[in-house]
This record gives sequence, structure tokens and C-alpha cells, in this order.
Amino acid sequence: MTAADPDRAAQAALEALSTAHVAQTSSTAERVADALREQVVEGRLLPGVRLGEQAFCEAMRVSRNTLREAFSQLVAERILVREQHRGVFVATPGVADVADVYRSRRVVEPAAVRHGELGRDQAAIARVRAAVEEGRAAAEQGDWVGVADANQHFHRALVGLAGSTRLDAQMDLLLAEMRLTFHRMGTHRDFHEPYLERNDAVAALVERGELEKAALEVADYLADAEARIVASLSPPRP
Amino acid sequence: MTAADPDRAAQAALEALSTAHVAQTSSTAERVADALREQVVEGRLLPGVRLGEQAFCEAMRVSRNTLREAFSQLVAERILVREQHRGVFVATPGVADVADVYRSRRVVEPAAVRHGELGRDQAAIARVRAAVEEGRAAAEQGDWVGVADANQHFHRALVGLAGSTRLDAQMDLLLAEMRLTFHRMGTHRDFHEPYLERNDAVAALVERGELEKAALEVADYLADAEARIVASLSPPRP
DNA sequence: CGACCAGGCTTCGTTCAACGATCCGACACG
DNA sequence: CGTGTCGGATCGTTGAACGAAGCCTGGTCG
Repeated sequence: MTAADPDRAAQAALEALSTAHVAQTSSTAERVADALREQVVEGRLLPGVRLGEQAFCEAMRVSRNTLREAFSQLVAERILVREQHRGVFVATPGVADVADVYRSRRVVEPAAVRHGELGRDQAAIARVRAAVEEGRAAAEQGDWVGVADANQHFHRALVGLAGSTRLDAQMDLLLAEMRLTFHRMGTHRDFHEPYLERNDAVAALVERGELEKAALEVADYLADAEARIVASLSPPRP
Repeated sequence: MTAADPDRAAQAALEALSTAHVAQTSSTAERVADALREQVVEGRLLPGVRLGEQAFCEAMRVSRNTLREAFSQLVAERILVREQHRGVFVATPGVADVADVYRSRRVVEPAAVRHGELGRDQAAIARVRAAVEEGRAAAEQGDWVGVADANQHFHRALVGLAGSTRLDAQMDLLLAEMRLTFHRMGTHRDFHEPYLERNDAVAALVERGELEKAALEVADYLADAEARIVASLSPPRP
């Protein structure tokens, strides 16, 4: 790509820039929201905790209004819940929420897999495989939180096979919500370890282009996971 | 249900109230967001229009901060877009956006149909049929905007077959975005009329429990609709 | 004559201080 | 023991203010 045809080059560059939005990182509210989201998904802010406005806007050195804007965004993502005149709290998904999330996932994930038409998008398939390997590596080091992360990356990669930005965003929301549930369930090893090989199996099917089989396997996989989560969530209900 | 056993009745009432959250309608920001959203989907605020903060907060008799909170919510819904230091605008989805939305819909809608397991939820099926009839009635009166509305209700009802709140919410977002592109396309009759009978056919298949056929029909339906939208959107690109 | 640069004006982003409304907890009362 | 009342604390909303960034205008220069 030399400067053989400057006009065409400029045109191409313009298009590229118009699609890949310039990294306008700013907006304090957005950065605050990112920070809070990270605290929540990392488990430093546990479900049910109250987030007082005054305390947090002092701690993060931002105005109360800006903080509230960040709160609104996270409420829209279902990571926080707002109760009238009481404050915002880290969401505590109940069994009904888990059921709804999995009903959604059982629709989206197998369909996304089935829809990755004959491995048209090689990069997306590579991301599935990468997530599997990430999980294996974490397991070998006994890093069970890492395994849990890899598991989430795996499912995000599955949805990525459909190649839709909006579907990816929706999946990120669902996964963030699941993470809240995991934090209520305690140790991650018992739950996530068994899925290492199932992930591998699904990835292999996808790579071989046996998408229908892969989709069925994913559906079964999700039904199993939901059952185990509900089981581990129902008894220890205070 | 007499007062034969007041304690049991009270207990039942308590459970009902605990599940069905009290209707906390308020929050000015939310009401402002609702009002703006309505203006946009009704087509009174056309794509590309700028929404100056000062003008709107005066018109709606709310503070600028409150208005901004409403804006943030609508930006998250992709109904508005925010440009740094320039203001918020009604979104103008391009062909890339339409393609992405349809990629998402082609995954979700057929899968939701396939997933409504053997008409377990009779009410959801009834809503599909109701949307078909709504469209037919509107067409008979020459109300083509009504036909467009009914069409959206039809697709929302299809996703409703899956029975997931979160999926329904996601679908509402996608449909709102589609409405924006419809407003760019002008007259609705040419576009929506042909789908009246296809909707009917899909509803009939669903009612008869032939979900697999219905899903395939929906997939084909969506591919066709996307092609027609792209065709009608590409040429008149100023 | 057209291009470029500087200035002013407008609007957005963010903060601050304040007021009512509402909820929570404690205390007193029957 | 249950009920009602009274602060105290927090949220919801407002209005005004300041800096920063964009747009428009007008003038200058090649």
C-alpha cells in the first residue's frame, strides 16, 4: 500500500476511522462506571452491598451528579439495582433471575453456534479455541478463578461466532450477571472444573464444522449448568 | 374465596406482593426518558436531529442534570448517540447497523420460536395470533403505520415464546432501532404489507406446534426483509 | 479570489450548594 | 407487645457556576 493513489487511500482511511470509532476514552462518568463495574465483577464489592452516594463520590473524587450518572448506567446493565430513596445496591440475582438468564442463554448460545456458517469467520473460531486453552492453563496452575474467567470467555466466544456486535454486548451483560451469582456460591473449583473438557469437545466440533452437534452439546451443557447452580443456590437460602 | 382462613389468605397475599414488586413508577428522569423515547419512535423526532440540552430542559420543565440522566439512558438504548462536546442526536442507523441488527435477529428469533417447547405457554402463542389480527385490522382500514406497529408486535411476540424477560428487553431495543431506519425509508405500506400473510403463516405453524418449520420460515423471512431494507437504504444515500 | 488563522459565541462536561421528600431507627405510649 | 411519633440520614431534583471544546465569523495573507 504505497501512496500510488492518495485519494483512494484517504477514502479507505476515512471509512476505517468511521467504523472503528476514535478512542474517545473520556467522559468521567464512563470511567467511574468502568471502575465500579470492575470492583463488582472482581468480587471486591459483594452482592447486596449498599453504595452510598456521599461515601463513593468522596472516595472517587467526583461529583455526586457524575457518580449518579455512572450508577444509572450500571443499573441499566443489571449490575446494580436502585431502590427509591434508599440507594443503589450490588444486585443479588435470585433463582428466578438465574432461570431467566439461562432461558436466554439456551436460546442465544446454541443458535449462535449453529449460525456460524461453516466456519466463515476463522478468527472467531480461534477465539473459542483460545478460551479453551486459557482454561486449561489456569487449571494446571490451580488458578480456579482464572478457570472461571476462561469459562466466561469461552461462552462469549461462542456467541461471537454469530458475528453481531449487539449480540456480543447482550452476552456480556448476561455473563456479568452470572458472575454475581458465582460470587454468592463461594468456591469456584467444584463448579467450573467439570466444564473444561466439555468446552474442549464443543470447540473441537466447531472446528470440524459439525455445528449442529456443537449446538446440541451446548444446549445440554447449559441445562446441566443451570441445574447445578439452582441446586447450589436453593438450600443455603437464609 | 371467603374469609374462612384469614391467616392463610394473608400469607398468600404476602407472597404475591413479595414477587410482584410494588409499582414504583416515579423518578423524573425515567419519565423524561419515556417521553423522549416516545417522541422518537413515533417519528416526531427524526433521525439526525440534534437535541440541545438547554432547549429541551426548558421545554420539559426539568433541570439540565435530570435531562442528562434521561439522555444517558437513551444513549444506552442506542436510540440517541452522544458526540463529545457537540450534543446528543437521534441515532441514524446505517447499513452496517441494519446488518448487525438482522444478524442478531436471525439468531434470536428463530431460536426463540424453536424453543417455545410444544406450546407450553398458551398465552404467548395467543399474543402472536393477536399481533397478526392487529395487522390485518389495520390493513383493512388503510392504516399502514398501524400495520408497521403490528409487525413489530408480532416479532416481539415471537421472541416472547422463549419466555425470558431479558430476551424480551433485548428485542425491544432491536425493534426500537429498526423503527429509526423505517423512519428514514419513508412510506411504510410498500415495505410492511407483504408480510401480513407471512405472519399469518408463521402463526399458524406455531399454533400447530410445527416449531421447526416455523423457525425456518422466520429465518427466511428475516433474510428477505433485510435484503429489502438494505436495497431501499443504499441508493438514496446523499 | 481562495485559503488560512484568530477571535468570540455557544454548548457541553463537571462541580457545588441547597431544598424538599422519603426512609430508617429509636423512643414513648396505650 | 404492637402502634404511633419524632429526629437523622440519605436520596431526588434543582439552579447556578466555571472551564473546556466546538462552531461561526471576520479578517489577513498568499
